[in-house]
Amino acid sequence: MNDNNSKNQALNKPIDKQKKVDRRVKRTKKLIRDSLSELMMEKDYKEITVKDITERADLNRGTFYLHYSDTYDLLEKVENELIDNLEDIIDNYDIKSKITSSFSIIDYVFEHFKENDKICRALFIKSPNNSYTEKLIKVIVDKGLEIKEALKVKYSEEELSYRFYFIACGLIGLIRKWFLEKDKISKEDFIKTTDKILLEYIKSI
Amino acid sequence: MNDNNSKNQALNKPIDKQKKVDRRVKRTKKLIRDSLSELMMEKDYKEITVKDITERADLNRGTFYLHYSDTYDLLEKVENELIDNLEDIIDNYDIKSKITSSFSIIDYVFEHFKENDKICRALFIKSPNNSYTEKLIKVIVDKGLEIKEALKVKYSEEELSYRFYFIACGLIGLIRKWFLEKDKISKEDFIKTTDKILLEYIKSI
DNA sequence: CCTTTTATTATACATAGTGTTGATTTTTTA
DNA sequence: TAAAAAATCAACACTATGTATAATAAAAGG
Repeated sequence: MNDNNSKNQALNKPIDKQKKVDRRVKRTKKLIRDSLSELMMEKDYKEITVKDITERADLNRGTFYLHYSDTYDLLEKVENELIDNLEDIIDNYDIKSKITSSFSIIDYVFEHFKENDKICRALFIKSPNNSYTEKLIKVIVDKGLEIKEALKVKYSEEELSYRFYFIACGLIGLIRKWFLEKDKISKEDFIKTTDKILLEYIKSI
Repeated sequence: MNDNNSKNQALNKPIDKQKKVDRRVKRTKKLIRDSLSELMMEKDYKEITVKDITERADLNRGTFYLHYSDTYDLLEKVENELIDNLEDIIDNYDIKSKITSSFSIIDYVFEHFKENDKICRALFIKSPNNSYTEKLIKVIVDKGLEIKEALKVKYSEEELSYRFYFIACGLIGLIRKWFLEKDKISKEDFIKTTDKILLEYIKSI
């Protein structure tokens, strides 16, 4: 919440106290994260151990605990980074003009997936307690509400938020379904169908 | 899949080999299940151990393994029983007439929750990998497709299934949201709002 | 009611993962 | 190049897992 704007992190901290991250830390975190991505493609999250992660990353098991308290802590931090990335993508588009013509939020979500393919796919499908999905939904709802006035709808903020929540869950559900059976339909066809559904709904609001 | 019709289980097995379930087994399974419900209200599923469950149920730890291979096996079996219960509820209503006037599937889902309050609530909110939610969605989509012709819509089966999936995810998402912040809005108000949203969408199909 | 069958208990066991610690080595920073 | 920081290594106590066996308790079925 207070560490968005990850691209201008200078704004968040006192200028003089800008922590330069040690190369080794960067390397270690990247190795752990990559290792996690791979493992999540191979087995259920609950079966992944710290030993699994560090062995594959060729790190000492103890090193893991220098950065994360356990595998769930790791997952949460990775998820939060990804959500920051999605918010950056959305903020870098002219969202107001686009979203009114069609609910093109779907494009941003796909852009986000494209930029973080492996880990996103894994998290999206397998994140425990659905935490990643929940965060995605929150971003969509919030960004929708931000352009409330541009939509010129008749509903109160509360009523509108229910509708956005409904749309967001439906959309994320469809994308998730598509991920699970990706061989059956091309991305283009999927987007076409989904856009149509969303449009129909947006019109009905 | 092949053990639906749980109310007429005589049909599934040879008549002569009808296994009467030992009282002790029934008791043990109920104790385990109740214990699980309680624990899931208190902490994350991943933190619940076999020892936790059996201690609270006042059973020997080994007894657990006579019935379930691990906690995830337990969860899956409980989920499947619940889904059977939901399907029974839906089948016992005159679904075709009801669903065409309004998408009253929401009533069935609530009925289902009412009948299995504690465990449903826990599973719904915390089931890992979202498996319970996914099963709920599948039931809604399947039941929707069953009355396809009654709806007299213009879409092909495939297109319709996408729309039902969208609705199901949206609906389940809303209910889930309501569960998480239940103090804020009464059940009646929630149903009223949700019904309105669903109706708007159904009309647009 | 009595016998047979079955479920549960008690106990022990090997295995594996967890999270922490302290001393040592390696790498980076400045 | 010296100081600081990070990663390694080995060891630790602890806890949960899943299995196995003999003993006990309870239910089923005649």
